Amino acid sequence: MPTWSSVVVATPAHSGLGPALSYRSELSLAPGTLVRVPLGTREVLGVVWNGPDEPPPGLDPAQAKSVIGALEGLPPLSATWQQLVTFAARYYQRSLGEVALAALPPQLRELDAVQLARRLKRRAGKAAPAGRDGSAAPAVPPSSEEQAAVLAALPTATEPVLLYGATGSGKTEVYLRATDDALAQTAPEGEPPTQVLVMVPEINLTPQLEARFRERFAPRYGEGAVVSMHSGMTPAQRLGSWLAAHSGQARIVLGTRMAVFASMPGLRLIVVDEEHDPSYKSQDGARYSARDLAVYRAKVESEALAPRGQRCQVILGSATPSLESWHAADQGRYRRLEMPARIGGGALPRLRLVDMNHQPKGASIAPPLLAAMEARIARGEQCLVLLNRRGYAPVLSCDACAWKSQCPHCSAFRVFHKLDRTLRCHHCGFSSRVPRSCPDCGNLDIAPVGRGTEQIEEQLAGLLSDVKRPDGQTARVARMDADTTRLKGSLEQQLAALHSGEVDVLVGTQMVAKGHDFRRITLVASINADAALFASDYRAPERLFALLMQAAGRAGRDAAQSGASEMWVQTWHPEHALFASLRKYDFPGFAATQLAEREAAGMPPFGAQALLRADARTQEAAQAFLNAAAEAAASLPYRDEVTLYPAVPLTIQRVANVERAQLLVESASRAALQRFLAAWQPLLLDGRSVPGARGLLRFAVDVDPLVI
DNA sequence: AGCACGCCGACT
DNA sequence: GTCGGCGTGCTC
Repeated sequence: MPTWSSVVVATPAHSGLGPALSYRSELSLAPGTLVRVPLGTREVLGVVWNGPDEPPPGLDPAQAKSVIGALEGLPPLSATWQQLVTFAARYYQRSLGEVALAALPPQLRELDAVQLARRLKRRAGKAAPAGRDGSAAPAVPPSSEEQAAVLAALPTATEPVLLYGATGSGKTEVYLRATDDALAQTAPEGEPPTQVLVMVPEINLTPQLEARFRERFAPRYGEGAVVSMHSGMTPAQRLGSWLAAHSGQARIVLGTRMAVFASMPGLRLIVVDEEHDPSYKSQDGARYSARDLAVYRAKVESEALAPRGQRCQVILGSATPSLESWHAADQGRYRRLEMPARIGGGALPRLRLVDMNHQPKGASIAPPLLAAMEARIARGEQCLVLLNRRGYAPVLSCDACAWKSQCPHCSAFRVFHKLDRTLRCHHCGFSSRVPRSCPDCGNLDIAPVGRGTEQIEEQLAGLLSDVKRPDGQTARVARMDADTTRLKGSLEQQLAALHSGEVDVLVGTQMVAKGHDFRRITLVASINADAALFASDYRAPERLFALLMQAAGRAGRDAAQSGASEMWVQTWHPEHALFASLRKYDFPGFAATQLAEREAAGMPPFGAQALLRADARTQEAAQAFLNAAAEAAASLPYRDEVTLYPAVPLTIQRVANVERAQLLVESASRAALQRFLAAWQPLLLDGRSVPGARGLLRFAVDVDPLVI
């Protein structure tokens, strides 16, 4: 009997369509079924939502089209997956279809029925796990007392767990054992096997994590039991991983933030490693926080599993948790479990603050720091130098006139890259050869201002050129940043060079501070930490503390050397309270001070925020749109529970010839903010026709923005 | 978002 | 005379 199905398709909220479209279908389709439907002149992928429904009242039945067909061989997406998508769409103010379809692998949209069938057949062929008798189980290292205590506490924690563990305390081993326990639970007959989702902030970190999980679990569950999911994979690989997770063949999914939406019908554990990392917040499309969605997902999965006495646990791990999570633990909403000690008893390096007010003018590396590095190299130890700026110099400037290396398309300077003699805009990518002389006045003396990693690498190579390592060779300096790791495999190569001891000093951006295990590094130096302290962003101290703490964790991982390891920080503000906490590696103390400040100012996590952002051809048009939207909101529900601030340009006001402005919305109540934003959304659509906004006008709502 | 339709400038 | 710029409007 013909019936109706409501189907969500990839239409954005501003398309003016409802949350789902109604199609006729021959058979009644279960919610979550993947279908192909006609849309305009196209044929698109959709997901059946809410099962068969009535023909929509406002729709002319003659207009209605029919579902083309279901994707054969794919079980429907689970009810909890649909709940997750529904929540994310509502919370982050996007359309259902946009979130739902973005959560599916792009190739699923393109494959026709025949190709899909072929793929599924191929999967089924290699489904059988390898050795599964357990005899090949790898040697599992004995757990430390702290690890054992945490593992014993996990089953008793019904709330989300905040695993607060020092760098090197062995959090990964806890994840592995928790995974082991979760997978050991047996799913009821006929149901998908139990699964675990592990998230990391960066693609770079997935290979080494995958290696550890594979080593531990492949012998028991088969090679196909561990899959990765991140944007660096080819479309075919992504589809493969998604299908493996969806079918239950993959027992463990490792991935970046996008993996939070993976279809995992047997999900029993979610791990969010380095949960404080800003990469978990998506910056385009639906601006979701994968960490927050992970917590939500664990909750709905647990509710669904409760009738049979099972649940899905979530573990957020970090050495420097986000203040949001820390506060939740303070309040008892999360369970805090601690592992303060480093494995093997190694101590964190001693902090050496260098007061730059008392150093020779213009020295980018203070003499005492240089001397310390020389001594380390002479002993055969390695140093790590952190500077959060790629390129040779952030600006090129004319000595004679006012010319600077301004980007013609952005309100930012182009960065001088000496190696390829280019000026490159780090915002829009615009690049050109460095001019021989000033383009404005012809003066030949155009000079770099400020320092980037290229320059520090060059300077250090010069300064250390007569320093000998114990084997008599000259000290070698290398650089690692987004420029040197662009090519596939180059990151691995550089890490290998470091491990083999080829390199004595590694200069790099924050990417080197994250996760990688550098055994022989005994000195870490941050040479321009103040850049973060000066930022107007209220989260800057939190991020700097996390970065320095993480960097400190790179030093002295070998207990034998850790006693002597040091972390140097060059600053013009040695009296800053952050350094007092850092000296003792006192994260709880630092967090308490920060939270007190946030509470006094009504900032997150004590108040809720959202941004309305607008892009337009002119700054006036962008701001006019925002301010008009604010006025139009006057009589909306919950208007008196939110504060709307005037529209302001973004810090980098123009990028690629698009002017950007934003308007901050604040409320003491998250719920009130949510309801206000929901009511505001339709007005924003109407408001795009403000006078003067000829051409391009885009807007986006960012709920819980990281940067304001 | 796609994609079509539709109306004005530089090319075979 | 056409190719193609992107403005406007529609998608069950």
